[in-house]
Amino acid sequence: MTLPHPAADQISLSNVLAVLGDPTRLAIVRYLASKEGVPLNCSQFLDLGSKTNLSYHLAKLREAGVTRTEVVGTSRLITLRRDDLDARFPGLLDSVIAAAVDDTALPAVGASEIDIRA
Amino acid sequence: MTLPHPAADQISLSNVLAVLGDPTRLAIVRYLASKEGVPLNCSQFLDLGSKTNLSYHLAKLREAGVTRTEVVGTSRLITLRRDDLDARFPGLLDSVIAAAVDDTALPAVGASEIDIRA
DNA sequence: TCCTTAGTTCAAAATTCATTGAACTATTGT
DNA sequence: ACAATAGTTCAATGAATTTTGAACTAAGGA
Repeated sequence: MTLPHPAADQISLSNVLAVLGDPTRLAIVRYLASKEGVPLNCSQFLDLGSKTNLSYHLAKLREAGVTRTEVVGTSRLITLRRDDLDARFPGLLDSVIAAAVDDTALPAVGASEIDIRA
Repeated sequence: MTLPHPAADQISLSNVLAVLGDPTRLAIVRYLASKEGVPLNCSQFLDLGSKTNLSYHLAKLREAGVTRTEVVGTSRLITLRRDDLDARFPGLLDSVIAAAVDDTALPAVGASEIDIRA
């Protein structure tokens, strides 16, 4: 079972920008970038919204071609679609991620973690 | 008389992306970039929409910090706010413009021009 | 002064978007 | 087979966005 993804040449610039223009989705992308190489499942983003709401935002990211979602058993492994984005819009993803990294206004994943050393 | 612009450090990444995520506004930015250095007034964008509609989109761009609008007599001279954007989000504007340049799906300014040599 | 040009503001309508809870599917473990 | 887990789908709601036309302001030229 595989989920629908746009072909690389169907990825639209304005759609990508629009999708990244939402703080929750930008925070998702930032977190994906911070763990690049490690596929993440939906529940790792629960700090950013309800399960239902994340399902919505993750679908938007996938449909815009920003992420790839692989179905593995009962979970979905989500990765940045860096190869295709870099080929199509060189430098865009990197500059967005670099800017997002030091954006304190963005919601953060793991914000509710407790420092065990406290 | 001057119009309200956000301070450079108030320019928000997700807001800039959201604003650029609209095809009309992206086309405006692409055209501004193609004439960079030359300040344009609103009427030069009339190919992209009605006067009222352009006023709306140009205000969005200005309020997001993407453009600067200078009031000169009865017209507004619009320029890309490249200095501040580059300082705040290095590489972002360039990669967006580069991608927009060869985006055939975007509406074009000057699309209705007649080739006099025909 | 009067007319024109450039652009804004306003209110209304149409659309799209984000968020929620309840119900659902599908897979895994016991 | 049963229960639990992971995530989706649906319908509803509210909020934000886009678009339009009519009325407006302000500056410039005749």
